[in-house]
Amino acid sequence: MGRSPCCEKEHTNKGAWTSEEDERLISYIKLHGEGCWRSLPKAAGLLRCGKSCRLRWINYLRPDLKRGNFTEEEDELIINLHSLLGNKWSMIAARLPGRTDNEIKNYWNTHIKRKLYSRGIDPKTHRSVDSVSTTNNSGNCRNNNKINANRFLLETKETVVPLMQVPDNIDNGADSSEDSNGSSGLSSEEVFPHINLELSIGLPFPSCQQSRFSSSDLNQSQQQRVAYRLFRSKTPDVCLCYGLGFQKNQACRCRVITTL
DNA sequence: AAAACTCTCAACCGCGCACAG
DNA sequence: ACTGTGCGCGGTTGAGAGTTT
Repeated sequence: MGRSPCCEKEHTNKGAWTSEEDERLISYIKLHGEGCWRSLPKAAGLLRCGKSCRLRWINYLRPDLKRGNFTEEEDELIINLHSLLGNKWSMIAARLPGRTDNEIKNYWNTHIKRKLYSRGIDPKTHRSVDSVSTTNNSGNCRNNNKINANRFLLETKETVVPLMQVPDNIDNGADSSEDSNGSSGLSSEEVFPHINLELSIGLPFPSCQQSRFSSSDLNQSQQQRVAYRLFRSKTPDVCLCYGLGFQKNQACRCRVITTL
C-alpha cells in the first residue's frame, strides 16, 4: 500500500515560484488566514502542492520575516542554542524573531560550521576538535559536559519521566542531569549568561498565545500529562520550562501552559 | 572572455507525530 | 486499537549567482 501522496504531483508546478504565484498566495492568506494547506492551493487558484505553499509562505512571504544578514549576536545565539538543542532548527528559530528554521539551517551549514572549525571547535559536539579527535575521554571541560547533558535532556524521549519526577531539584537550582559524584556543574545560564535560556517557544501569531489553563488549575497527574505531551509535541504554544517540570512563575515569565 | 569550479539558499522529499473518525 | 489525513520537521538537492583560473 504505502502512504498516499500529499497531493497530485502531475498537475502541480514545481521549482521556483513566480511573482504572480506569490501574489496569489499572499492575497489569499491575507483574506483567509493560514491553515488548511491541503485545500489552499485549489482555493487560491494555485497549481502547487499545499506543502509547497506552506513552505513558501513560512520561509519567504511571511510579513514578519527579518531577512538580511545575520548579526554577530545572532551568530553567537545560534551557536549557543545549537550546543543545547542540536539540530532542532525550529526550536532555535523560535528564539530568533524574524528568522526561519530553513534560513538558520542553511546559515549553519554554510557559515557557522566553517566559523566553528576555524575556531578549532567541532560543530557537532561543540568541543574542541582536538578533544573530539582524541577520544571520548575524561570530559576535561566541565562546561561542555554540562552543555551536552542539557542537550541530552532536551533531545531524548527516554528522559521524560525522570525529568518530571524531579522538579524540586530543578526548582532548587540543582542539576537533575548531574551524576552521583556530587560534582557541581555550572548551570546553562552560567555557561551562556548572555542568552535567555527560558526556552519558551516563540509564537508568530498572537492568537496562539492565549492559554485556557494555568498550572495551578491542574492536579499533579494532569500536569504530568501536559508536560509529557508538551515534550513530545511539536505544537508551539507551550513553554519548554513546563516540560522540564517547572511550575508557573518558577522558571520563566511566559506563563504559557498548554491545554489538555 | 569564457570555462570550470564553488557557494548559497529556495525548494523538495520522506518521515514521524497528532488527531479525528 | 486501528487507520487515514494533514501538518511540521530535518535532511538533501539543484539552479543560479559568484569567483577563480
